[in-house]
Amino acid sequence: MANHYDITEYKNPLFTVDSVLFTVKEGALKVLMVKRASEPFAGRWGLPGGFVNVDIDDNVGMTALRKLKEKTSVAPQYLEQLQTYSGVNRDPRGFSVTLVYFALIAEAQVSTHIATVDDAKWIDLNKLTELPVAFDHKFIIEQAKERLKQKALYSMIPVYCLPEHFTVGQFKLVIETILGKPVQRKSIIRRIEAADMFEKVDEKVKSGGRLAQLYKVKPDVDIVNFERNLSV
Amino acid sequence: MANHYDITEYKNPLFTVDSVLFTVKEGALKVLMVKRASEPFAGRWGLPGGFVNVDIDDNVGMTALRKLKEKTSVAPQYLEQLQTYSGVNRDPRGFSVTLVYFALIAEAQVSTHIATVDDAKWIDLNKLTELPVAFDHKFIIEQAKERLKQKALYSMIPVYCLPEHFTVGQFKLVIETILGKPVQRKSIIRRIEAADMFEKVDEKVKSGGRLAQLYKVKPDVDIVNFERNLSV
DNA sequence: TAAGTTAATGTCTTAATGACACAATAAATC
DNA sequence: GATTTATTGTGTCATTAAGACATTAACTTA
Repeated sequence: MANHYDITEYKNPLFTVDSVLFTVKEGALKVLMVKRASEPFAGRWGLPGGFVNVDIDDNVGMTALRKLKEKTSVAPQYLEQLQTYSGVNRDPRGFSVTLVYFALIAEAQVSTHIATVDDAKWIDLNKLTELPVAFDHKFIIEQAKERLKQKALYSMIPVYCLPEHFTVGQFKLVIETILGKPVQRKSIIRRIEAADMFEKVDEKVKSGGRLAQLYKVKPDVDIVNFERNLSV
Repeated sequence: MANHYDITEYKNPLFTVDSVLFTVKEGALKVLMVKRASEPFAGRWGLPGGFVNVDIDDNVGMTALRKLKEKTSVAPQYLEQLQTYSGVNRDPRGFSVTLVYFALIAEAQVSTHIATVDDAKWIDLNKLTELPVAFDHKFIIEQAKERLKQKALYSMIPVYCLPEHFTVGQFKLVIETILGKPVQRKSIIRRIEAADMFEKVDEKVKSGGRLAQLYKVKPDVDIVNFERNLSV
């Protein structure tokens, strides 16, 4: 009766944690992919992730961060759970479950480190079809992209793809890259005002025309969500 | 090298699937709770759920459905993933991960069956504080409730708490119960029109005054999301 | 028949975004 | 140095969907 809840009576499914880390680079939406060194799918490209180490990870969010840091050397600026994917056929080792995180980072923060390793690469989302991808990761990335597009319509999270100081023009470009459609500059400006989560930096920057005002995120503010989507 | 990916080299965390099943009953938002027969937390109330059975579950969604059916005898009308909760301290057996689903059902569909079993009960969300609850399930239910409230602002999912045929007045009441605030009948009607996912039933029903038009969900339509939240 | 109740409609107001003209400011060109 | 061009930022009207609330409709009960 004491071991009525003995866990060994259950075949526990294989549990992993993966992350879809997006950035905007060279005017395109990119996702971080890792060349798999071991089976299954050795040699193919997959999402950064792996098994939980119950001795050092306090929770599965730490697993995601730890695995991302191995590849990028820094923590992403934004991290949230996307979804869990499971099934008996998605991994040749048997029934598997993967919890997928969804993350954003400014390209400038990681470019140097990524460039030094050859098993991690930014993949243009439009060129994903050409890449040999492991598991169901191509499908997962598509779903993550949809989530990102949806969130970009009502939330300020795209700012996490920008450097510390940024202009309205850069913000606009990031949003347009994510959505794949042009948006009104005026709409961005209005939301920057309304969100009250940014402050002007006492500095302007060249941009080919009139000098552009720099902004930065106020310390310790939460991301603001709006009641209404951009309709584009 | 063949067993380089032998899964036994990892201490796999304990993985379970739980569900927060909501309904609206007697003008209040209720959640289905189950009295735990076994340790840990035997005797306390917890969310319906359990371990994956890799032999009969094709994926973890099936696990959630299977466990819910054990308690309600039917499948919920709406089911989506809420989030995964994990940590080394949330279960005395060790590092644990639970994937929590979020589900809705019409009370009429399950009332008779629930009444016959004594280990499952609808708990009024306002009386949750008084109940001895297992694990971090109280916290999880609060998060699920927030998700439901948020979705009720821009989506038609509250309809899944209604019987097959329903009136605008019933729909309004369900939404108001979820949100805890009054909404404009006119707004509901406008959205019912705009969503184009309902059709009028050729029948009206008494309601104390003028007869109320009955509606039902059109076959094979998806839930409609609106671009804008109700602001209430 | 009148009063009360709930349903449905009509319509004015409000709020946030779209669209776009226009002004400001800097670089490049003549 | 004036002119053109590019980009930033502002002003303003149009559009859209929701809020507020009065009005009408249809049924019940006293």
